[in-house]
Amino acid sequence: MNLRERIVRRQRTDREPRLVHDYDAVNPTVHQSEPTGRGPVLEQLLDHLDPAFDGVLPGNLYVWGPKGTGKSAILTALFSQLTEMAGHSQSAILTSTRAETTQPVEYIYIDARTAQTDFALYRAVLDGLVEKPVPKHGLGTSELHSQLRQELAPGDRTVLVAVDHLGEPETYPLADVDDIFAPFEQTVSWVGVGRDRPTDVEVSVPAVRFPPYRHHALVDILTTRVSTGLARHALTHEQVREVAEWADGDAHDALAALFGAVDVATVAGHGSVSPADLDEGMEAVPQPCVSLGRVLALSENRRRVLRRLLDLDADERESVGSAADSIARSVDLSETTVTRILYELADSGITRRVTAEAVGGKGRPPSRLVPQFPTHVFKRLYALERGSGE
DNA sequence: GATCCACGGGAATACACGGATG
DNA sequence: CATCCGTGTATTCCCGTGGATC
Repeated sequence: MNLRERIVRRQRTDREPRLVHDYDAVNPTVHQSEPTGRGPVLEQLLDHLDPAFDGVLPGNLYVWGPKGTGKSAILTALFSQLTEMAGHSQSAILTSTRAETTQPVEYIYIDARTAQTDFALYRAVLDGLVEKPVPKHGLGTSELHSQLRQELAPGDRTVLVAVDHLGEPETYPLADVDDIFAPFEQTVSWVGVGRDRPTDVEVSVPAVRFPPYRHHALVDILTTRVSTGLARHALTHEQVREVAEWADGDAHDALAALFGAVDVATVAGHGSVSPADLDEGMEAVPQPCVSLGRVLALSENRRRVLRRLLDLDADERESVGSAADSIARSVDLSETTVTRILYELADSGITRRVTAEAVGGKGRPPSRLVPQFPTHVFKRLYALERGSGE
């Protein structure tokens, strides 16, 4: 370390409290490679996947449970670990004395939020199967389908595909995924992940349920996260417990609230999270709350519209019309398009329309738009994304 | 030239209300 | 009084178009 680095380091640690080393630690959409507190369900998953460890493709599976129960956390960690281990085991199988050459099962994890069409879904699978990148444009859906047929011809390789976040307003229901993979039945099994109860998904497969976290388990998760990404004295244990209590078993909401609180404290230059900072963090997470991942998966322009919406003052937000008018000014989309986008966002639950009680005015009463996602986290991530300190 | 998909833009429909009509 | 109608606003629906990419 040279002198300059020493000085810079002093400046950082002495002048700014540096509450946050790494926002990812409290980012609800970023998962840990070693998730905690889900031992029993993890065992159930492994039980189901057991045949795969002998090269035999397991059956389809449905994983379900409410938001913030660790479904994505576990599935992403599990699939990346399995992928890694499958890569290593190849050599072991080659040297084995078994007569038949059992190809190891391959693993592909897909987020349905980024695969909302047949094309995108085929593409995601194919991308996981072949070395060279698959183009996003310029070839037809049917062309992709026949390429998949080729890769997944019976007798060759077998694949277990996890498709996360099914059954949301923007994503395929489980039944569609079942249909889409039906032609590849012999070589592909899927693990569908969603929130609906198995009785509501119209596909009968074995299911594994993720129950909400118990209070102490959630506290453990938050404590681990906080200790990896925040300054040691950023939060008291009591504050962590308070957030866990408030979040009622939902790790997503708890992390979003912590994220907001820590950011508020940082911007205000506080040495630790004050009670008011913590309250502000929780207030920026509406109840009920749409998961941040859904919002971040929206197209660029939609996120831009949402971001502007958050900056409007109360009277501009009093009607969809006036909100669209204000937003259209700063967004380079026509007012009609902004209007339509605002209605679509409300329809899918990302915002909520609250109809004004008619007070003598003419015509149908307008409705106010209320965000239903973690607003503070969204703002911060939006700013980080484009590298501004805003 | 082909392809996907986000946008644009406007038409069609729904809703609220007051006043007219039967 | 019950119903219809006109007007004004909000909301939904639909489909062609064009940018980006291969």
